[in-house]
Amino acid sequence: MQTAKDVASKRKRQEEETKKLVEKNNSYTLLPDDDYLTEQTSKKSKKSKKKNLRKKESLNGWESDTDDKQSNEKIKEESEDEYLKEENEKIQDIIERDEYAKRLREKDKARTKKLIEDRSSSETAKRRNLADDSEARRKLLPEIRERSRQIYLKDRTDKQLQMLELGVLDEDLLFKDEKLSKREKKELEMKKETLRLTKERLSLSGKTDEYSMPEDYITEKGKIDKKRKEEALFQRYEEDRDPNKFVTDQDQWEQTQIVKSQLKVGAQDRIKEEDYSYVFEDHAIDFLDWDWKSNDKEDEIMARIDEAERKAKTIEETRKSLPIFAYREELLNAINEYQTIVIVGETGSGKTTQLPQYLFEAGYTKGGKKICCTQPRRVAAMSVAARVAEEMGVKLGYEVGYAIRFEDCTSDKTVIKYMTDGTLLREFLSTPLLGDYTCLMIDEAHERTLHTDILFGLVKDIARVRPDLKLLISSATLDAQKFSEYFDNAPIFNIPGKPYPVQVCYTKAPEANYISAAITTVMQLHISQKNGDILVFLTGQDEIEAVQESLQHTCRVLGSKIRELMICPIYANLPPDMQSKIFEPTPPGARKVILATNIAETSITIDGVTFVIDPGFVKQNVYSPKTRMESLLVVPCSRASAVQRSGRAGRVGPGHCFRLYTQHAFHNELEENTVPEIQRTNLANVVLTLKSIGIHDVMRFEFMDPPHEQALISALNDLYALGALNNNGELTKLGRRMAEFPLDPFLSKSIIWSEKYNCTEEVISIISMLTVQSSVFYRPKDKKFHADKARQNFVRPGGDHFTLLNVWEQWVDTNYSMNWCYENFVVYRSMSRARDVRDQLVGLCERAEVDLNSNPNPGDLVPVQKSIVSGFFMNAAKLSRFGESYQKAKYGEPGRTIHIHPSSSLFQVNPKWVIYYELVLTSKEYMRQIMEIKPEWLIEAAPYYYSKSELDSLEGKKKMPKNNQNNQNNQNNQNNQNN
DNA sequence: GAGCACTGC
Repeated sequence: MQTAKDVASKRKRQEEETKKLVEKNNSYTLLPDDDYLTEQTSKKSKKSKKKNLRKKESLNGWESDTDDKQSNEKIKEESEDEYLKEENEKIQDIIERDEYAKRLREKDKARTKKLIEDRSSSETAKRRNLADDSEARRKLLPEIRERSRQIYLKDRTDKQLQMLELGVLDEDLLFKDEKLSKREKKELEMKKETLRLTKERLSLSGKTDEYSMPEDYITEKGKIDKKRKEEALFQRYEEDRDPNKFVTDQDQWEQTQIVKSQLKVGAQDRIKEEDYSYVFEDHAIDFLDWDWKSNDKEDEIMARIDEAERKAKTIEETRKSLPIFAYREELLNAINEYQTIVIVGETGSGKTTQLPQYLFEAGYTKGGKKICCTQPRRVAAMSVAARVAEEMGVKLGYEVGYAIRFEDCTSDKTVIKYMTDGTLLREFLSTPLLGDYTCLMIDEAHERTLHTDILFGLVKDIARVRPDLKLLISSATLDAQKFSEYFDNAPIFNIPGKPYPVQVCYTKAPEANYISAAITTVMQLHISQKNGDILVFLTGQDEIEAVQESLQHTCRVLGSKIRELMICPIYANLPPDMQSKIFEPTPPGARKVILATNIAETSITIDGVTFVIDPGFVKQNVYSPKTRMESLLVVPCSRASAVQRSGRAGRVGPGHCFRLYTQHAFHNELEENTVPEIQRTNLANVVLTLKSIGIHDVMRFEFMDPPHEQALISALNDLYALGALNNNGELTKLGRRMAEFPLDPFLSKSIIWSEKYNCTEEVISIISMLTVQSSVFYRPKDKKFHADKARQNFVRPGGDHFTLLNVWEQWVDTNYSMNWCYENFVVYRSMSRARDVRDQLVGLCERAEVDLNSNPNPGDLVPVQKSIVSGFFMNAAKLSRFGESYQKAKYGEPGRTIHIHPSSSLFQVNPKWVIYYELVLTSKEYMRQIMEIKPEWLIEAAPYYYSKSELDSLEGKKKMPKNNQNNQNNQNNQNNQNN
């Protein structure tokens, strides 16, 4: 593999050579820099080379067979001309590409680091801008007027109401003894009535029938509003028992059932509590080494006291009390001696917060250099940075900062920088050697996220050219040896943590139904154990809702005979206020049961959990490069994952974990580790990123666990078909521009081509909405009808893309209103996210030199449709003869039967030709986000991919010649040169 | 007439 530096210098040399070549204009030698250009990246490029050779061979053969030398010469000349033309175009593209790269570098240089100065609140900044910008002032004026008018009106209402109230009081007081005339009496009554009605109306507002999500503590920019968050966290959740509330039949029926179940007739009342504790005895699940009667939990209380004491310590004392502190000198010595070390430490050992500080104290940031620490999650990067800033006594964003997508909270003073792994990956694009950093710490390496895995390869590579760079790979125990081997036997450093012991219990026999087994175990625990919350791992929203219902039902049946059970569901799509319920303290005497997805395995930690119930399953997304289809399947989780889950029971004291499978199954049926993400995802974007960083031979990139060859080849094929790579597997100018966007290559190509059709504004709106597509429409169980109706109102002809565009445009027209979202069953959080994505894309368009144009004739859908087709032409499908299902045109497995997802606006509309955004396997093979197209557009977008005869034969017009079937492999990649 | 685990750029 070549280093970025090599590539850069080679590129420069090559640039000069190509210029010379163009001047010569008719040489057969491609480019003199042989090892750069002949480096073959894909089988595809090999094939195309071979194809050229074969052409020549056959020409020669023909020559010897016939005497018609003249025509032979002519053909030869023609083919040579064509060959020359192709080569020239390729050279031209390479020149353009390099010029573009140069411009980008200049842009990067010009982009000065943010200065700390302008960190004042946005309000003051706005005001300051207003002071010296009359244009902005004029623009903002109507908004300000509108707001002040609203404030005025509200004030007036309040005042009038007050007056009215005082008036009524006065009259009551002053004239209570006097006899009033009939008219006077009536007047007073009317006043009283008005007052009552007004008050009632005011108290009603905010309790309307439409659903409303309580305040999100994450502000529009993704920042956490501390005050609002505290409110959300510490507010006790109360169910709204307003009798006026919208109630479904189901709710009413349930209410009556509850009342009925509480009715006690005759002697029933005499049943004593103990009798109930045996209810589950018959169906109790047997666990090894566990007796349901044992329930002493005194040490847990001691542990809580410990915890409280720890919290009371000062920052300095806390830092010194962390397990890592004892190893400070040893660690620094090791880092000094070795370039790479692997650090193993349990959570709570303090490695994430302390190590960067130690490095800082040891002087690794002298000369304006930085220390970088990556995290797999945004929240982690933000909160750890805040913690470290506090410990160092500096303001967040100054010496200690963080960088995540949409938010760069660093400055030129920053020396310790926390960031998400994806952000560091993007930094490789502009500075391939990461010259600003002296130390890189890759934290939570054991999670093996897609980005972490790519970082491993890149970081290992640049460490060879930068002996001064220190690498710290930090992980939980499991994989340490593997990491060490990968990094050329780097030393392993162990930091013991102090987790509490967790007793693990297996079932004696396999459980047929893990859902009911989980429910039974929860109730058993609730009845037999004194204290401690319960955490249950389930696979998805459906299961969580089912278990929740069942538990509620059981509790109702048992009524007051058992203690209160507080049931808290948690999954990523749950509205934020419902999520915060899990952090509320458990009321005395009650017990909390948390029903969680995998989110509780890594992303969220809940204190107070002493019992974990693990059925041993996960829902996992798997991508098949062969069929180009994703499927979301429930599979057994890995041993590593099971260990991680059980660890969640020992955070505040000794705990217990109940695995709903046998010990034998644990050792023999579960995989050791979860398959790393890189082996089960579409790699098109990964390959594009690597290519643009300068990693030419992706097939030989040092992945820790290499993805399947087929997956890489498919990705290369897709990029080639899109025109991002040329015959030699090199990045084209189009490819280089595409890499600027943090999007799937299909999407970035659509953006770049939309410039040609003058509709970039519309296309980036659609694409921003597509990135949040799955969660735009809110559909609560009990208001399906209303939600579907609201959704139906957004439907526009042309397909789902235009429906999404319509939602976006209407939302913009309401000035990004939150209320509008609530009224229309649209998820505000998703819309804000789409807005963030869109803002970022607008910025990147400028960088990638894409002009932002708006469709001059909004009624004309064709330009937008053609832009989308330019990126998604591979995802075309044609209505089958019987008009029920569709057939794939070409991509993946041509002719395969697929269906329109029932949530699509084109469901049962069945246009003849469609393209889809994604293909997912659930109960059937469904296309999601579908747009109507004309087959001619496919040829227009990719003439080298589709032939007229091919499409005709799909239409049933002509029979397809047999030898055309595989012409995907001999396509002529003309479109590269057009961009 | 069907369902979307979790991240991240």
